[in-house]
Amino acid sequence: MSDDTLTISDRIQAQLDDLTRAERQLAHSILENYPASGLGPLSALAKDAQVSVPTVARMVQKLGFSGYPEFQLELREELKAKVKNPIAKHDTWAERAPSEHLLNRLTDAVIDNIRHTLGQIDPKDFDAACDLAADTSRHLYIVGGRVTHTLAEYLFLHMQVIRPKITHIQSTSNAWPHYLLDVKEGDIFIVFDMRRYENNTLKLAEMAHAKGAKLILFTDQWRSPVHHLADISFSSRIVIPSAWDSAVTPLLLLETMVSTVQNLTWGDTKDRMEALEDMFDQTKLFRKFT
Amino acid sequence: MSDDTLTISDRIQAQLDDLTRAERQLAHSILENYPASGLGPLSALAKDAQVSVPTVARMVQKLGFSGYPEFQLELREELKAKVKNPIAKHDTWAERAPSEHLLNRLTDAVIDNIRHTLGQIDPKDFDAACDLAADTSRHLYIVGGRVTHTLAEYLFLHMQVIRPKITHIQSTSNAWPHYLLDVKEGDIFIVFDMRRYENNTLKLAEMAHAKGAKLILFTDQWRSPVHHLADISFSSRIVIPSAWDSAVTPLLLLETMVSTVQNLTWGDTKDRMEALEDMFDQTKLFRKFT
DNA sequence: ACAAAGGTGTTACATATTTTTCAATATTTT
DNA sequence: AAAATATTGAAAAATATGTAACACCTTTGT
Repeated sequence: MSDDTLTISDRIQAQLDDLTRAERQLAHSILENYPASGLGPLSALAKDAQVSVPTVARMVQKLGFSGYPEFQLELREELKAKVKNPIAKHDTWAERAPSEHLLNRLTDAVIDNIRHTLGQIDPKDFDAACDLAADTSRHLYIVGGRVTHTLAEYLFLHMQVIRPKITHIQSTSNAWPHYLLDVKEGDIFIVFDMRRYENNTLKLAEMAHAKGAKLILFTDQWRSPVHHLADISFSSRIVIPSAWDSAVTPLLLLETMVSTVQNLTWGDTKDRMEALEDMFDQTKLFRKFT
Repeated sequence: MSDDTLTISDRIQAQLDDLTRAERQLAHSILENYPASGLGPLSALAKDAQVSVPTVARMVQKLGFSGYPEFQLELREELKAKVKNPIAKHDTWAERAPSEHLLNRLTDAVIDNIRHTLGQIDPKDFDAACDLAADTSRHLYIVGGRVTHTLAEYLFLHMQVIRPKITHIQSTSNAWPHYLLDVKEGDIFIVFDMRRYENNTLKLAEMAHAKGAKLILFTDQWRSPVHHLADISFSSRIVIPSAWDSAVTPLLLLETMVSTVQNLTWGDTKDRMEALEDMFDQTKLFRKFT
């Protein structure tokens, strides 16, 4: 590296606030696949970032270079140094932290969990579950427990936009028996139950099962007792080097399910989403996204 | 990437015997600090290898490229691909599903998001944020928006066990101004704001800031406007091939923070956790974990 | 609502870079 | 050893690239 140990990536990030809209857009494009994109011709970079050519020229000057060639020169120097440096065997995620840092250790564990979990999932099951969740002729109930209700609600919030006839039940609430009154045969329950498994959730699942509802279960690798009642279950690995379990893998499955269901019901969803957009615009809850 | 998986470096070494004296000299110069030297101007490379300019042009054509620019283009593509694969290359995640299956595509994107995000995080910032969150002399407020309140609550549920003096505020609720009455200088706000950024969250952050509270922000790569007020911010990449954004990366950061804070306050947490266990056992809410 | 300032993009120009041409030198073959 | 062939480098031509000046648009403050 050159005189100072600051990489160009660092400098861009540090200055990110002093940059204008187009320049920020460009900055993200440079960081997107760093440093490769900065090593091409200026015009290619500009096109890639969808900004004009002079914007690129101006920004590199703002970063303290006399011009684009000098900017590229330093990028190449950086690259040389990185390749040469034996430490730069970046098998570490947070590159600036030692590999023993929790950021790296937990990320390792989480990736490992994802790999294990996905490796054991049968895509047929997954697709079948998504088909069920996309079926608007059935009412969809989403059930979570003490901790897992956050996952349940995350799923609920998205599904709410995608389809009608949907209810979020918290198994720890006293009110859940009331919800079961209306359950009809063929309705769907998406149940979350991770250790420590909750009695309420099990009872709720039993009653739903008795009423002829289909059960889709998200659980952990040891499987909640609800598993015996479930039509389809997904078990995620959730252990990380922490006193707590990780919800990352189940969340990934959820997001994939949301995306899949969305694709299955695109015709209807589109209208629903546009309607929602309008409502948000009217309530001025949100800032315009620029 | 090109059709064949051969890198330029491989191709050069394979052809090394068919090259002439000057070309071999040049080849070694390219391989010397690969790929940086090949990414500069042709003339610089020629001078560096002490060969003439046309020699470079000729050899590049011998390698099968139409010209020097095309050669550089492929070098950059190679670099992009290399940077992208720190772990687990082409093995698909859900092995039983084709690589185009959403399970695999979304997982790829999520892993990529994690890598990008972690790579840009300064561990000093992260540790500083954890230190703040572990400081029980300050009250800790956790603030989420319409969707992000699920993340906020996830954090809250865990922190609640780890430390006292903690409050979860939903910025979309009408009640939030009341919470601010009790805020004292030095109190901590952990704020979640992802696109679309919410006006309420911004206002809440402004008021908290005005009261002298410390702000820790979890946002996306484009950064919520709250960023300007925040003492520490973490920007996660959240884009996935879906109509929705991914919360996986921020969740990973959260879990790491929980674990870190837990370690920092272990002496106290231990007692709190045991007390909690007792309470759970008494209420019989949970099944024994076997 | 208007004016001023700052930001952005289009065009044109100067410069740098690559390619081609051609002559000189080295290498191989007979 | 001489001729033929292949290799190399210098210089010129062609192309691509970066920079500067100008004009339009958007935003900000009065």
